[in-house]
Amino acid sequence: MATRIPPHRESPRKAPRQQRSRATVDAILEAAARVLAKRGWADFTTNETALAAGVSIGSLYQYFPNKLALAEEIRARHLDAVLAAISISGGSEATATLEQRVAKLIDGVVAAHSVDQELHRVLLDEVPLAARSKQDAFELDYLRRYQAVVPPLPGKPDPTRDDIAARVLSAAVEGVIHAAARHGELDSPALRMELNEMICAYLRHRSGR
Amino acid sequence: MATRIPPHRESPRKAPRQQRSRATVDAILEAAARVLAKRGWADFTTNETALAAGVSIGSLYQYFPNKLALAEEIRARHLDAVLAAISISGGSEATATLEQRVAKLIDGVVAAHSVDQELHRVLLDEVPLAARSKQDAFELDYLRRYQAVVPPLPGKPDPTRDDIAARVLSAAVEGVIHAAARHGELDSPALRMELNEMICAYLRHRSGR
DNA sequence: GTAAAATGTGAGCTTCTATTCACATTTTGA
DNA sequence: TCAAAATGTGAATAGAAGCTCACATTTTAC
Repeated sequence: MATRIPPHRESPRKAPRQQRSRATVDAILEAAARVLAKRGWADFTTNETALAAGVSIGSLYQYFPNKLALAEEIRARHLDAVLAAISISGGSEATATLEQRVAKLIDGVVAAHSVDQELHRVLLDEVPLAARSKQDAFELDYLRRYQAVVPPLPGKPDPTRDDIAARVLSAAVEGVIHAAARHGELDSPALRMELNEMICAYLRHRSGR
Repeated sequence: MATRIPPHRESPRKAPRQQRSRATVDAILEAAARVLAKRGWADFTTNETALAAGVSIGSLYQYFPNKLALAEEIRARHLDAVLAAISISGGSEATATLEQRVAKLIDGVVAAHSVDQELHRVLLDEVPLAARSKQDAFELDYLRRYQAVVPPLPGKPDPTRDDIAARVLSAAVEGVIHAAARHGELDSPALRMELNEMICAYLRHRSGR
């Protein structure tokens, strides 16, 4: 016999305890990511997600209090994947030339945007973000990648200006990569090379020619 | 007595002929822009728009076949405003230094993004675009602004590379400005200066130091 | 073996919203 | 003056989608 007292209703939904339910949650998240990428946030429905996951709508709401929470979990997972993709291109770069280090950075960012491109676009452009904290932590982590290639200005140390430079660089690269992704030109070597030149020219200029 | 045959139903809705109806259409568009900026595309409703405009929902559908058409008309008007904002900073720049010309360009782009910032964000990030043509025409026009500051490469003329450079530049500037807008730092002089340096370093490098 | 907990189900309730339509009011033109 | 065209109205319709809940099935723990 089943429980008499309603087991649900808690707002932070129950965490899966058995293997079976963990698989259910995974199936839901994977299906949700597919549906979200395919339909976009506006046409992303929990019913279609449950159907695609092969579970009932009730099961979905057992683990996710609402549609947005589902999308946010997807975003959290995706941001981890993005950081991982970027981090692969990090490593022992002390000896390489500036061009090579920048090329690695660009490769990393391109790779990060190649992980489920359409999902990436929808998550960034369409899904509203309720919880700032996770996003902020990500951006901080992300920024470090750029700070690593920005040399400190010669003369008096000025961490504030160095920080601004890293943010300008980050935003500029993001802008170029996003535009390229929109036009399906993420793989264009010419574009990548031009971006590389811009960055190197900037960084060289910064370190006093 | 009123018309017996239903006067509506045409998909490209009737154009307003009298002064009265032109005022109605304007009121609808202005209210729609306010509501869209306030609520975002997902919560943008025709009923709230009609209410805010002080007209009945029926009047709204007299001039706009559906919600998207309304948003697209708003976008079209907004893009015109953006181009106008950028164009103001154009003019006789043949004599000015590179820094000054770039500063003008940046001022223009910042001004363009200051025209109803939130509406701008929603239109670009959230509202789906059905009609490419208008958007494409805008982007072409927009790109010209950048081509004007990109000097041709020394040596053999290479319009393709010059074009790529303009697009990289455009996307980079857009990226920086958008990021700044998101963080409420559109007016930061330090950021503007850093962006200016990046662009100038790039352009100088391109024209052979 | 068995009771309790965990998990799964899906019909249907509720809310919301785009859009229509039959009709009323105002303006135009002759 | 007055009929036709233009314009304005808002209750009503239709359909979609988020989410609940009463209950069924499976697993766990003893």
